[in-house]
Amino acid sequence: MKIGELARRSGLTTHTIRYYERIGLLPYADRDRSSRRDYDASILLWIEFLGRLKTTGMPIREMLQYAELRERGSDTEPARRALLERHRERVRTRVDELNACLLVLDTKIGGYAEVEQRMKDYDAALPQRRRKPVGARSPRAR
Amino acid sequence: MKIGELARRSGLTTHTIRYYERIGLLPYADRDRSSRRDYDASILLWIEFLGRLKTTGMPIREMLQYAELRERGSDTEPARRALLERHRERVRTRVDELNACLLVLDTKIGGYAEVEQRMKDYDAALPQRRRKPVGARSPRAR
DNA sequence: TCTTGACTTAGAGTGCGCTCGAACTCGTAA
DNA sequence: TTACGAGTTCGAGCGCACTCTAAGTCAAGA
Repeated sequence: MKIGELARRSGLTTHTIRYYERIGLLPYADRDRSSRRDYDASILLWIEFLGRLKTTGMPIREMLQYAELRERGSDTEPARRALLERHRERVRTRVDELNACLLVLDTKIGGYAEVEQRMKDYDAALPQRRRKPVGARSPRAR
Repeated sequence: MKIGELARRSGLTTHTIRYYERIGLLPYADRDRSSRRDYDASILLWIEFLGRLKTTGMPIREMLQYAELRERGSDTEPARRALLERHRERVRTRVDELNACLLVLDTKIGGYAEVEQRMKDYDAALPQRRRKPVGARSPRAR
């Protein structure tokens, strides 16, 4: 598989693939006789996993640590496990944080909704007045 | 309240507070007669809310939109509500994404745990051998 | 009066993660 | 044979969100 196809299949750009190779996130790819990168399909699994780490906010420098442990063989599995466990803990914390913020957001949005509701009630309670055009408001001091 | 105290109480640095004012995220602060910023405690609530937006990954340019709507008065409340609702949706999506990644992470970690368990079982099944020091492994082809 | 330290401004610098450009090389199809 | 498109390397540039520096001002305490 050439870099273009890998790009299509992985969702990365060719620029990013070369960049990842340069910094060591992707292993140095074999080249064909005209020195073009030629990939094995298995690289897709690795890229996909990197994508998950990225999605969960792992900085590249840490993905790099993981990649290096991987390159060093199965002796490093406990270290890799530890790294992923630390990361998982951070992600869990992050999820909790986001959920807490969602509650605040709900409250805030609820507040705006109430105001809008009171305005609608007010308009409805004055059926003899001409209904205001949507969006129009009385002038109001700042 | 001077900028130093606000920094202490808000968790931002004075640098960041000035930066936020410069870009319009914080309102232009009143200055005392020697042109030092003098804050009202109410600014803390705003900073706290900005913090939530930031925590949930809202880019500054969007916080800026919200801040500008706010400055323009209560006519903009429906727009602010809409902005927050869009954001809430994105945050929910993000939480789902993170939870999905957590599952994958669990699987991966589970895989490493299994390998470690098999190694422990292997050691335990050979009671006549001297127990290996923790961390030691047989040499293994790469 | 002198010193200290918290403040002021404008603007430069930083770290991250890409993203792009320039100049070049190949292999293939018209 | 020539033109095209996909690839190559190296290095510069970018957007974001700060973060820091330099040079100066000012008020209060020793």
